[in-house]
Order: sequence, then C-alpha cells, then structure tokens
Amino acid sequence: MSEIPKAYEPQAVEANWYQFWLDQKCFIADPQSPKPAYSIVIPPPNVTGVLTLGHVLNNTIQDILARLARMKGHEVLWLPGTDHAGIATQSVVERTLRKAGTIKHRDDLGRDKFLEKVWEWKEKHGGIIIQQLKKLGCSCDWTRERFTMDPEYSKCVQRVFVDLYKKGMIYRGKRMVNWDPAARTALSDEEVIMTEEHGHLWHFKYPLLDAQGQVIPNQFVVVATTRPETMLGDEAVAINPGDERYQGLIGAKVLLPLRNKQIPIITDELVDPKFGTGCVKVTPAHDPADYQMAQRHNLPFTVVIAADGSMTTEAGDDFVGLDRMEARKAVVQELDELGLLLKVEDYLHNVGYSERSHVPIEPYLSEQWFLRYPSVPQSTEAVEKEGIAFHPERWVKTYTHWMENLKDWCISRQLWWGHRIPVWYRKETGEVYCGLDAPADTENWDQDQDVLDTWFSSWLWPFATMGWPEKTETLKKFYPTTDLVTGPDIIFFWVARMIMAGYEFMGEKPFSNVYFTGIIRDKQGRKMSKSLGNSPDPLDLIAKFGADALRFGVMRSAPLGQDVLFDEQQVELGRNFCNKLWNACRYRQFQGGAVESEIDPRLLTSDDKWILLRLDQAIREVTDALTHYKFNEAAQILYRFFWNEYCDWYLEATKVVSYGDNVAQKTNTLAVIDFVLSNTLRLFHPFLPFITEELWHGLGYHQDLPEDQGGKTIMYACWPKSLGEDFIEHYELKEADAKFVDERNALVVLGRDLRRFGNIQAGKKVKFIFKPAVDVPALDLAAIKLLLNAESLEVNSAYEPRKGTPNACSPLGELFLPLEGLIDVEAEKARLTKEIAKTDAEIEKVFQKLNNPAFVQKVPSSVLEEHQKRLADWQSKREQLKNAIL
RNA sequence: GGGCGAUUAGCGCAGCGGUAGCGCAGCAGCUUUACACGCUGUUGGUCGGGGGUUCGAAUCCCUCAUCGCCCA
Repeated sequence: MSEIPKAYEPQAVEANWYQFWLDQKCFIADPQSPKPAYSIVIPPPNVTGVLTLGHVLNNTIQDILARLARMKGHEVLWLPGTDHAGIATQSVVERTLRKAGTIKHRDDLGRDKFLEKVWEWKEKHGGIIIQQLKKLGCSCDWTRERFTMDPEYSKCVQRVFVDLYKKGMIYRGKRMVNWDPAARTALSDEEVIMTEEHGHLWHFKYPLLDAQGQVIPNQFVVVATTRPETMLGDEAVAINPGDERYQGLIGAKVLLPLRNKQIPIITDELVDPKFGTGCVKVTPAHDPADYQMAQRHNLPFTVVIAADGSMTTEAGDDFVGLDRMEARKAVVQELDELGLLLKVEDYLHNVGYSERSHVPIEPYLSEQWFLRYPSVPQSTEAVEKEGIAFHPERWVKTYTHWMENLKDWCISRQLWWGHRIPVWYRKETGEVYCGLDAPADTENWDQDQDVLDTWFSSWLWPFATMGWPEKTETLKKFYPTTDLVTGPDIIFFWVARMIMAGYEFMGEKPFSNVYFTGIIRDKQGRKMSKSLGNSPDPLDLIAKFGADALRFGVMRSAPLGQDVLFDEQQVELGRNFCNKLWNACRYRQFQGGAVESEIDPRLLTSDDKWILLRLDQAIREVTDALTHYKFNEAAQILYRFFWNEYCDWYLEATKVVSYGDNVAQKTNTLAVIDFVLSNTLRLFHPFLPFITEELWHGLGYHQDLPEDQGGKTIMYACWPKSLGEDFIEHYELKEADAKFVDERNALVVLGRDLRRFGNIQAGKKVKFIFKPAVDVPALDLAAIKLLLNAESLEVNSAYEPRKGTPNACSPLGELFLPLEGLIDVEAEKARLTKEIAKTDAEIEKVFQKLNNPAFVQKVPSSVLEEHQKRLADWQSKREQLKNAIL
C-alpha cells in the first residue's frame, strides 16, 4: 500500500489475493490435522450452468461459514463440485446439435456417439461456474473437486443401486408415471410442478345402449372432462356406488362416440359425485385415478397418446399423428358436429408441468424402476429430535410431512446422459442380472437402456465425494459434515434423500445443520428468471463493484429464511462501504508511527474507552449473530459499528489528539486505532475476504504474528474474542465512560442543530459558550469544539445568556450559540415553541401513566423509577427551554 | 381443502410485553486537509382491520382481510 489510491479499486486486488491463497494452499483441508474438523459439501451446481444471484447468496454464506471456522481454529473442508444434470445437459446438447444441423434427433448419432458429444460439451462449457465461484472468493478445496460422473463417483452410484436391489428396495414394474413428452422420459413426483390454470370443463353425451346393444334414441349419459382427447381411450363410465341419481344405470352400457365401441357403466368409490355430473369417463391408460379403477374392474388399457405426445393408431384414423393439444380441438369439434357436445364451462384446475421442459405432464403407462426409500424412520426422527437442526426451524414440518407420506421414487430416466442402470437381461430367457460388472458372457446379455435420475447420484454427495466405500482419512475426519447450505425448494429432492442415504450407507447423518436460504427476487418481488430478463449477471456486478461489495450487499439484505429482494443499489452500498473501510485505513496510514504499539491505560481518553467498549459489543454481537446463522444481522452490526461509531465519532474525535502536540498521547491513540482496526478487519474478513486481506498487509498487522495465525494471511488470524474481564479491568473501561461519551456526542448533535437554526454555513466557524453541569475533561471539551467545527468553546459556569440566545440542554450542561443580531428571532421562537410542545406531549404521556394507581402499584420498581426519572428529565428540559424563550 | 410465512415511515427491513428504530430514497446545506463511493442536519408511522388478556400490546391470544410459498 505504498501509493494508496483515494478510491478502492477491487479488480486487481481481488485477482492477486485469490491467486496468493491458491499458491499458498490456504484452502486445502488436511485430514491429519489435530484441529477440530469443520466441513461443508457444496450443493453441486449443474456442470454446464452459469453463476446466478442464487448461487452468490448460497456460496457467500458457505464461504462466510468456512472462513469463520478457519479463524476459530478449525480444520476446514469445503468440498466443491458439480453434477451432470441429466435432462438439462442432454437437451442443451441435443438442441445445439440440431441447430447446427448436425442431427435431426439424437437417434441419428446413436448412444455412444451422442455421449461423446455430451462429454465434449462438458469439457468445453463445464467448469465455467467453478471459475465464477473463484471470482466470488469461495475458499473451496479445489484439489478435491468432484463431478457426479467421475469414474469413482459413478461406481458409488452403481454400488448403491446394486445394494438396494439386493435388499429388495428397488424393483421394476409397469406403472403409470409422470411422463415428459418433450424430453421423452419419466419424471419423479417431485419434478412435476402443479400450476393453477383457467381451463374448460367439456360436457359430452355418450349414447345409452339397451340390453341388445342398440342405441336408445335420445338417451344419454353425460360425462364431464378437462381432457377431451383422452376420451378416445375410454373403457368405461363410472359412478359412485352411493349416487342415488344413477342407480338405474348400473350394469348398462354406453356407446363411446368417435370410436363406436361399447363400454360398461361401473361403480367405484373413487368417483366424486360432486364433480361434473357425477358420471366420469374412465381412461385407464391416461389418468392415475382411472388407472386404479381399471385395475379393480379389469378394464383394458388402451393407449391413445404416444411417448412423444402424439395420438396413436388406437385413437383412430381421424386423429392418429395429431399432437395431443390438436387432438383435443379435433375431438371437441367432431363431437360438436355429432350434437354430442352438451356444454363447455370455464374451469379452474391444477395442471402438472415438467420442471425441466415446461410442457404439461402426461400420465403414461410404462416399465420403470422404483425405489422404496430406505432408513425412513431414522431419518424422520433425526430431524424431529434435533440430531439434524434446520435453520429456520419451521422447515421441519414440511420435511416431516413429506417423510410421512412417501411414495416410491421413480428412479429410471429414458435418457442417455447419466448413470446407466447396472442391470442386464439375458437375450434368450429374459433372466435379470444386477451387478457392478457386466456378466462375463456379455454378448448374451442386453443392458437396461435407462439411466438413473440425477438425484439418485447426488443423494450420495456427502460421502461419495470423500472416497466411500473406502474408510478414507477424509471420511473419518470430515464426515458427518457440519453445515449444509441450500434452498428450501430442494428439501425433498436432495436434503431428505441425502439424510436417508447417510443413514443407510454410512450409518450416520450426513450433516448436523441445514441452513435454508431465501429465494432471490427482484425488487418488485418477482423470481429471477431468464425470460423476464430481471436476473443480473453476478460477473457484471463483480466487474463493476467488486466481489466484496456484491457479497456484502447481498448478505446485508438476506434475513434468515426470508426471500431476498435484490436491488443493484445494495451492491453499490457494499462498494461504498468497502471504500469507507479503505479510506479509514488510509487515514491511519497517514498518521505513520509504529504499528500496534502497547496501549497505556493511563493515557486512554474517554473516546478511547468508548470505542473499545463499542468494539467489545460489536465482537459479541457479531459472533452471536453468526453462531445463529443471522448473516444479515451480523453485516448490519458491522456496518453500524464501523461507519456510525468508529468513523463518524471515534475517528473524528481522535483528530484532537492527532492534530495536537502531545506525542505520548498521540502514540497511545494510534495504538488504540491499530487495536480496533486489526480486530475490525478480522471481523469483516468472512464477509469481505479480499479488501481485508489487502488492508491487513497494507497496515502491517501481519508483521508480528506467527505464520499460521495471521502472519501469512488474515484467513488464519484468530477470530476476535470479547475483550474479557481482565482486559476491561486493566484498561479501566467503565460503562459510565461510555455513557459520558454518548451524552457528550448527543450534546454535539444539539449544538450542530443550533448552527442550522442560526443559519450558519457548514464551513463557517463560530463561537460557542458551554455552561457545564458536571466536570468535563479538557480533551472532551476540545473534542466538542472540534466536532462542532467551532471557532472557540468558552467554558463559563456563570454565563447569563441574554434572553433568546439559542441554547441546547443536556445532562452535561448547556450549550449556547450567542449570535447577537444575527439570528432570526421569530424562527428561533418558533423552534423553541415546537420543542416545548414536544416536551409537553412527552410529559403528558409519562404523567398519565404515573397517575394511574394500578400502574404505580403493580409495576416493577425499576420500571417505576425509570418513569419517574423520565418525567424529571423532560420537566427540567422544558424548564430550560422556557427560560430561553423570549 | 391442509400447512407455512408475510403485513411497522415512499421502498427494503429490525424490534417480539415497558419512551416506535435502522438503511436507502426524499428535503436543506456543505470542495471541513481519510472518504462527494463523502460530511452535517432533517421531514415522514393511530406498527393490515376488529376483538380480547394486561397497570401497560407493534410485541401474547382469538378472528377477519390481503399477498406469497408448499402440499393435496
């Protein structure tokens, strides 16, 4: 910091220090270390993803926790990595190849060639997000970076599949699953987003048949549906057995229009008599409820919608090949033309959409693999009984509710990019083999075509990244991990499943605490999204304001468990704060002198004692806030302490000494400044890693420290401790001193106010007269004068002001601004009148309370005394104001 | 339909039983020798509505309303 720029320029500073930390291997976790372990595994972002503000929030929190733990003397492992994001990555690559004209469909390339292309894509675009995390300052142990498709990791996934298969927890079956017709794969229940939609309810007339199967003229059964296109696959009409209205219809048959097929009328408890007419059409192959009914009634499963969402030949010549949405229109039109469309109603209902492709989900009958969740009771209990703590706690309910209503997890995906299911079928016999290795006579077997859900690999993340199933040193040292930081939107997808996997395969929970972040929204409260264009690029923000500024801005406005309304102004505020810190330290540099010399208790000014006590308070409050994951609170305490207390008051007050000629006093004040700044930088380090490192070295605070305790980097400096009784006793820090400075400063504010009412320009120096009520030390009088920017401060206990001299009252005494002839008498009078009215109102409020016998009787004595004192204070203030008025 | 959360100054939030606060914005004035990414001062609120408990309620209880999220 030889030539200190006036404004902080983060770009070069950040790049340099990050490289320094990497070179010095500061982020590397040593399993052999005797220090207590602290560990976090990163929620792996998609390998081809780019950094979003959500990542900034999430990873800044993790970095704060990791850096704090290091400073507190822990051996820290923050384990980074990415996941392969099956559907997302595969569809991006396929789309790109299609756009480039290379292929029309991935089938044109075939599985192996296509996968080569995906790997190429991964090598080219993968890892961008890792570089971005480095820009943000993340202190991950990059030597341990993992990817869910790494060979060792893949082995873990297969091992787990085989194990669960052998335990009978995994099975294959033909079921109705959530089908994504765009991606052409099954999805789990969690990947379906229910969206409320304004749709229609179509009422169709199905002609009633007599015993001979002949149409009875003008007799119909009316069914209502939101999905007309499925009627082509109807196999029955169902009514509730208790429905009085339709008892006569039981056992009869209707003619299915358009298909001219006879279908029975059945009864089933599942039918809601209040829905539509109470008669519902039953489409066994395209509706989950109808599927159940069909099984009970042995109905055929006629598939009319194919895997790609188009109509099959079963749908009939008029419809085959049409998209399901086109078919809907066509069916309605044809039924209308036949006079079988009774009416159309507006209808509000929930439609399931694919989380990935954003197309409506199709219930689809297919062969899939399912998992019965393992270690469920243990996992449920762990969270309820605080083996694992959630922050904020309210998510426990959501978790428990889900755990108590588990349905088997559909884990197979009809994709190519992912972990292929380790199951082979013998060509001749169909015999099933499940194992880690392919059967010896591979040529006689076909491997299952499907891959596993990406979450089926990431649920192993906390231990598969640490070398499981070997009992590695890393696992011994760092498992279970300490904290997990993630969004509540993946509580089921990931958090719950990791807990189950932890207990099932490690016999132990995967983490002790889960911190759920909020969701980043724009300042109008909308979610960040690409289509809205309201999602700023964090890299742009870093380039403009610096990574520290971005971190601080985001953290300052991210309360525990609440959504974060993002506004670029917050980052600007962070930038301004860094600049303030920079300049306050720059000011210290100007003072020169020895760095961090001994503080002499005898030379401490009231301001010194005041700032030391405030520092002590800040240390305690920040430490406490961070312990409870209240990051925004910690950021705000730091902001207040440094800006409003250190800079606004302390640093200004020290100028009395700094510009004075008492050398010993000057040296002592510098020692206090150094003490406060070195503590402050350390308190800020987890939030602002770069600038604090720069200033730590720039001010020379690293000089006398051991290498591993701040000598090399502030990263390993000790986290500030509360000053402690010995310190406070040694330096005679008394609350009374602090209170005295508070009152003195309050008097200064009143004095500045007088200047304003006297219409005195901010730069102009004027004379003040002070009539003390208590002893005020000379240094404090000098401070008052300086802080008031006064020409002089005359101390006069016998001062008799002329009526109308502007004055300010405080417990320390009265301050006068004698401005004969200069003041606006009327304005001053108005001001005093307003002041008196204010005191009157306050007096009245307290008076009322004290006049209430019940109050005086029942209130604790401390409260009563406080009220009485308050009354006296207001009354004396009122008296002084009365005296001043003309 | 069930659950969770929010509702306090123009905006974002803190306070969670004893004098309603912070930041930003707004307004007024300042090239005061660390900082205009700054300094000084300052205007804004019957704490969503209604009941109750209490000497005392933004704070505890009940109820209603609005908004948001999750699960059916």
